[in-house]
Amino acid sequence: MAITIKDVAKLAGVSPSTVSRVISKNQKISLETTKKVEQAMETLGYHPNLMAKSLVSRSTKTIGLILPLSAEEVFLNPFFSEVLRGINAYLNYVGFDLLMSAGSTETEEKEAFNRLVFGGKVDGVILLTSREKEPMTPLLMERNFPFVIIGRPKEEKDIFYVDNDNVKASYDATVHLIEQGHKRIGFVSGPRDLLVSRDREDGYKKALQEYGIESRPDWITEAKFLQESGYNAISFMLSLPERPTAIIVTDDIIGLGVLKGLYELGCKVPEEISIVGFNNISMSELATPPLTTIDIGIYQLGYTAAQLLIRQIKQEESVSRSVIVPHRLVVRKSTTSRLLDN
Amino acid sequence: MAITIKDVAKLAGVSPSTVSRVISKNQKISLETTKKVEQAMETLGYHPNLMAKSLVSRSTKTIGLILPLSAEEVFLNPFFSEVLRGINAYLNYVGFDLLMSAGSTETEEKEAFNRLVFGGKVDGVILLTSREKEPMTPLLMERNFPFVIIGRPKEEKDIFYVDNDNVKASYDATVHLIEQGHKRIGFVSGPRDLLVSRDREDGYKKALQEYGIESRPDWITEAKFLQESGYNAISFMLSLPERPTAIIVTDDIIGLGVLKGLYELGCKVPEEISIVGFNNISMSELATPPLTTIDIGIYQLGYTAAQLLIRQIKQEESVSRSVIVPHRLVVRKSTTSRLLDN
DNA sequence: CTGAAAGCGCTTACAG
DNA sequence: CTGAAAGCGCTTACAG
Repeated sequence: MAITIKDVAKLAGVSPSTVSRVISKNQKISLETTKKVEQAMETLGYHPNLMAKSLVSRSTKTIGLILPLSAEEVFLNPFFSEVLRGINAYLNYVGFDLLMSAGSTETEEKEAFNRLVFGGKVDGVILLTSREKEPMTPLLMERNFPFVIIGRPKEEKDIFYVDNDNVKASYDATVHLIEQGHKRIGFVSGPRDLLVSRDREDGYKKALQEYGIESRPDWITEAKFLQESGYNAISFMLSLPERPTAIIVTDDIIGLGVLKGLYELGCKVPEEISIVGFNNISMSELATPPLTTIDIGIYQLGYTAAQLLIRQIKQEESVSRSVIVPHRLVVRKSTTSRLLDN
Repeated sequence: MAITIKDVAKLAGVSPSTVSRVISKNQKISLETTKKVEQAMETLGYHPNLMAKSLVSRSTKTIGLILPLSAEEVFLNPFFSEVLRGINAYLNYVGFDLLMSAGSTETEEKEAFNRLVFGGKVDGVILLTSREKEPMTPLLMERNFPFVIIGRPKEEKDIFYVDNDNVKASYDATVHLIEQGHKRIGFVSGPRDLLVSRDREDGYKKALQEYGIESRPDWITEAKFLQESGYNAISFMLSLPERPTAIIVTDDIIGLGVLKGLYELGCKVPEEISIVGFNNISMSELATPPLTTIDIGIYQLGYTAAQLLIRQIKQEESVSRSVIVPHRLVVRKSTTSRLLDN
């Protein structure tokens, strides 16, 4: 039997209500009794039962992270640990815990979601998905349950989210290649059902169009967020009768697979093909050659998401419901000018 | 106000106890009433309040992951996502959730620990540390609280843990280099307060001794689990009047930093210096040159730890309290024979 | 400033 | 097979 608030009350010679008030510090209690109670807690080694507290206060001081169904892929991508690092940093700061939940089937996913949200295990959730059809969003909105999306909601109506300007980011990447003299630019997309993939493809096409460069459907291909997908994608591209001279890859992890494929196929980077990726994961700098990439501020994405969520839970005024984290192009050796060699 | 078991009971025309029994499925209830109750739950959209359930049943169906204080380093190392992937896979299978908790100061760490363990937020914890002085172990043992260590406990007395045979693993790595003709072998250790670092250093020394090779203290240096630490370590080694011809690095992430340092300092790998790392993270294969390393089965480490913990919580008989995950040497281009070139 | 009482939403002996 | 009642360990109006 654990030590309860009653035991403390008895030892301190006060009522349980008083002990509760001392712990919560939100009501005036005389210094004298406060001391007595604290003394009693100390000698008994009292720790409040958080389940009981949650039951009555309807708050758990923990938030949930809902991973996409393809959790295996998620864990394999350094993007994940980096968002997690950001989320954790802020939660740590406000004293909240993080509950993770990843189902590997639709049923498991749903059950996990029910446990967290309907079962009341968390006060709010962060969604790490921005799929076209997101089944959770309507459920959360209907219940008025606090949540924030990392990525962009399909309909922006009143939803909290943190994202990059992916259209602009991809536009910038493309322009970088165009300015180096490339006219045949390919594109390796992430899964097409993700909004982020769409946005990046849009940015790419927009740049091509603005600069009057032909957009060729056979130079666009789709890949999963896995190295081997990149490997496959590049094998395909190289088999084309007319090859691009530069390729945009919407995730560094795929980009690394592309680099590996090019190396094995004896195709020199950047001499024969230039590559620019997305995310600026730490491996990108170490690759051979180091990968030019768009840094999207992953840590910031996570940190800000946690911040927005906590504000929502605490019902604090948020200046705005969405934050766009700035991106920047990091130029490395995988891209080089076709005009002048530097 | 959420829908409770009472609402369901009323609609189904039974008592709350009966509803509870239908949900928990552990007592005989007539098919007829079961149907009625399920019907009622369905139409009301009932979801059990897990906090209330936890309070009375004293079980949360969630387990905690306690990260070391240097959480920032942890998140930056792919080792982390990989254990997490393993842990998650098993928890998912048994329907448990994972609560993460990382403090950045001693106080925060302690508070987080108290919340999870003493506050009753979890049914058991996985410790991701095997420090020399581990303050949590005695607290957990005293309370008889289920836990498992990833790594090795200082005193093995009745403690559940999952580890590698790190002495043997490091011995194997060293012998690999010796067999290739190296006689001057350096060692970059991880933080010395970690038992894993000690074990690996022991294995290294043991191999040198058995093969009658001189062990030189100035060829042994300590590094944090960060790339830049590896970079610094190698700068130091190269400044020595007599350099080693091969180096064992006890973590690939440090190894990658070493590789980077060697490249910048114009020192060829493996021609001038051979390198062997530990962990076989996915970057290692992609490095230039690809890194020879000891694969320690990280995913397995996590999966098994979760398994051992759940068994302990469910009070199932465990065949044994500890599991040693097998390792294997993965030979790549960063090590090469001094005798015959392959 | 403090206490007695009711209640949060469940489970589980105890009867029947 | 089912129900009434007590209780899990807290919080919080309501009085005083």
